[in-house]
Amino acid sequence: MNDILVVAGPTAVGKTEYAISLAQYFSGEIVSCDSMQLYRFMDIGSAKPTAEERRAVRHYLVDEMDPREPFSVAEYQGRAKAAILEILKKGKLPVISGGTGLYLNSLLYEMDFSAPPRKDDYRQKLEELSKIQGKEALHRLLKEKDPAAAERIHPNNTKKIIRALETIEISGQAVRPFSNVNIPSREYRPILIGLTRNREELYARINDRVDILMERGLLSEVQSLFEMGLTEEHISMKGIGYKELIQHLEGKWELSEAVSKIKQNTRHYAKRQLTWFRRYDTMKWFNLSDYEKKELALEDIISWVRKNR
RNA sequence: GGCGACAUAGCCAAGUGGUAAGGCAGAGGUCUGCAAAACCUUUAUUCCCCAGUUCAAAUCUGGGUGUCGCCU
Repeated sequence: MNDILVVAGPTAVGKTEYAISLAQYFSGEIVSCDSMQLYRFMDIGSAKPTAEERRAVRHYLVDEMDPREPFSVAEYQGRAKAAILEILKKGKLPVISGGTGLYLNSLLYEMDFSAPPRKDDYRQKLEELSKIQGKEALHRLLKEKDPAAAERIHPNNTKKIIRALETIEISGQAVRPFSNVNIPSREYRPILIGLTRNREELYARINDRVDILMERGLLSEVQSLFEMGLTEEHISMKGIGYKELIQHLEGKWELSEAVSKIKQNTRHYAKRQLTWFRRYDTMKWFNLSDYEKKELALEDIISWVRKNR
């Protein structure tokens, strides 16, 4: 089976540089697994690899989408699998790098997205219903149509309730809970590496990085996206750094307020990522706080990967 | 030096005699088509200290300490 190397970890841990070094060492190419780096024009806020880094190692799924267009896991799965295939054809090692857990799952497990896509007019109807009669009404509706899903999904989680109702409406079939049926991918044999750092250090790095992104001109990047007509309604603008600065550009938040929100939201995000990645039993963790230099950590990672290939 | 106000969790804070709300931060978790999203759980044996009143005190009384404000 085809080996793929996965480098996962929370934001700001240092994934990009490690993934690049590993790709260089094992003669691989990188498939990004990041829901924001996909979009063009969102370079600073999504902390994309630099032009130089991208010259050093070929990156897939960076800069491929227009931020005005919607995107979803289903589409990610298709594109990422195509990219992996292309790399394998060259006889190279696919290195999956990123922090978007659900996207990673779409590669690690047999997740079937062939069924119903979204249906916007029906969604709108449901959203109106929820506005008028409250979100409990949606949950009651789900209880009628799909009691199992209603049992599983919390009444406050409107977003998931809507998806479950939508699935039934279109296909007549219930949504399957993924976690109960996680069949490992039949296409790949993943080697899972998790990068982490002591919590305090990680949070300090996040705070620093946000300041650096601001210095690099995140505000003017958001400004020009704003001028392109992007609003908080667009999927791409749900990204941390973007949604907060749009609030500022709309005059709702002071700049300093927006910046501390960015830091806060990024810390929360990193925590959720760690929770997500802890689920993988076979993931080998490397705590970068334990190493004095990147080279030493890299040595350990490389020798572990060599042993497990 | 005098007068007054205040003191509750890491922070903001409600509670004026009946057994410590809430929010934020922190921690843990869920996850099948917006996932950098959405959602859930959890956090004070004790209210600055000492003494008193009372069946019962964060709440009332006295003293102490600290902070802030005003006056001199």
